[in-house]
Amino acid sequence: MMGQSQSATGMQQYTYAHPRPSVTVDVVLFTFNDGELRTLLIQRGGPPYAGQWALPGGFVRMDESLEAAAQRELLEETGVRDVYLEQLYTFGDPQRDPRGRVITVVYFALLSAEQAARMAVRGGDDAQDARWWNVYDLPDLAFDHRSILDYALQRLRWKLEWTALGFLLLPSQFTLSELQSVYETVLKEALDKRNFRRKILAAEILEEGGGYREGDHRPAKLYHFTAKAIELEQARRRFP
Amino acid sequence: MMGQSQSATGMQQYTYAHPRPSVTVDVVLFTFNDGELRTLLIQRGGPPYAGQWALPGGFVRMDESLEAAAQRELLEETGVRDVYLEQLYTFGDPQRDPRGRVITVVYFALLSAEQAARMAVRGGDDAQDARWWNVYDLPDLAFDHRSILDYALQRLRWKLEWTALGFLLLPSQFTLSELQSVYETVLKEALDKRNFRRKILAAEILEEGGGYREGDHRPAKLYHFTAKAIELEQARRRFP
DNA sequence: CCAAAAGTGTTATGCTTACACCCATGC
DNA sequence: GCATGGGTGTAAGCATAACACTTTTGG
Repeated sequence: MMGQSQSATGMQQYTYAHPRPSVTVDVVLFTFNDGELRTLLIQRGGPPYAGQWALPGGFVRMDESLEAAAQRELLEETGVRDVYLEQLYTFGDPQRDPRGRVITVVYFALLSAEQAARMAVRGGDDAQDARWWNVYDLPDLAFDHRSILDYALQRLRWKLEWTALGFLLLPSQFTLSELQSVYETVLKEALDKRNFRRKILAAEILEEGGGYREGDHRPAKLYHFTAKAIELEQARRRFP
Repeated sequence: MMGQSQSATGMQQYTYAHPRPSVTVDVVLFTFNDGELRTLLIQRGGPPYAGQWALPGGFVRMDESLEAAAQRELLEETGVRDVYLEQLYTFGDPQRDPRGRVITVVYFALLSAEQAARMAVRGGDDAQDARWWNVYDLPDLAFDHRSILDYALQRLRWKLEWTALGFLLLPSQFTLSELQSVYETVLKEALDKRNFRRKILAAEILEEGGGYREGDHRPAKLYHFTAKAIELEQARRRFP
């Protein structure tokens, strides 16, 4: 079914009886900073789409699971680990990559502000540069990455509409106004302050941290989410 | 990046600089009949797992999209077309197939009773036999297909919990009691008849067909779903 | 006339929404 | 003392849940 050989040049070759697609994982990273919902893009160094921006990602190795590949790419390209990660969708249009058939399994990651800040954003193999972009003000993207990002944004909306997982995009300590701002930015609608607070607190996933956010005005109570918040929110049986 | 050659035997060979996984699509089909929720399985003809039951599926061709591959497999293995189909999840554990690395993109199909009955269930290439199974009374399954099926069933529950798409599992004309029975079987809980009827009718996706289901007792009104029912239900923004 | 499934309304409860004012701080 | 964002309660409307009896048919 498969052969593996050394060619005259010493290069390994992999031979199969049937053609096979390449399989990659791409990761859509979201975080929230300075009142903006942001996503991480890398600038491509070589063709195709040289100089254009694209989602971080790479090839799946033969001995790693898809989720492990996503985690590895994340670590390699950004230095970040331990993020909230879930499978988003698999895109496999035959024309989506001009180099040939490439099927990509896309993951979806929510990063706290600290994780996003701590990131060593390094230009990797074929990456020239990397930076965070406001999702509502994006450059042209390589491949079909624009529609992937749109789909991810839709999923993020669904998630926030039916769970309280928005806190994953904030620093570990945050105020309720900051959390509300996440929801308003993502959902693109204004929310009632009192109703928002009542609802979030009723979910019983937040605790007061004791501290206050000092600022220009009246200090705001800091909250953090409880250990069981994530499973609790997922168990509320909104979609995966 | 890739080579394609004829070997001495005339067999085509495909050679790549890096190893590549195989990619398959599998399809979980659901329908409802005789008061049972059923799924279609095929019996494997050869190893591995010879004689065991498995999900219908096969390799993705190089020139077809993933959804097209799912549709083609469905047509080839069951003769069914025009079904409600959505991508479920991609499973890629390196150990899931003893023959090597196989990543499978799984689709999820809901068939009307007519589609299920009309099916020419034929033993295909490596398929010995095919039949419908009660999802609550399954044989041992090949590969990781048991956990795939469990996941699909979970998704079906979510769908029915938040949409009225249950009618897709019934014949084109059905009674409200039959529809309620679908929901009760899938969700594994008894529902209140009056509340169920009110809720379903309030969704405005069903119309009276004019006819009646004659039976042992009082005849029941037949309903069918309207053309816009599917998009309407999906637009209610429950998950994809 | 009896068995079996079809069909039908009302009430109580909880959740969601709408809405306006005082409070604490920095400058 | 004023500008700014932080913080709080209540009433109305709406959807959900609980609940029992009458109707129609076949045998």
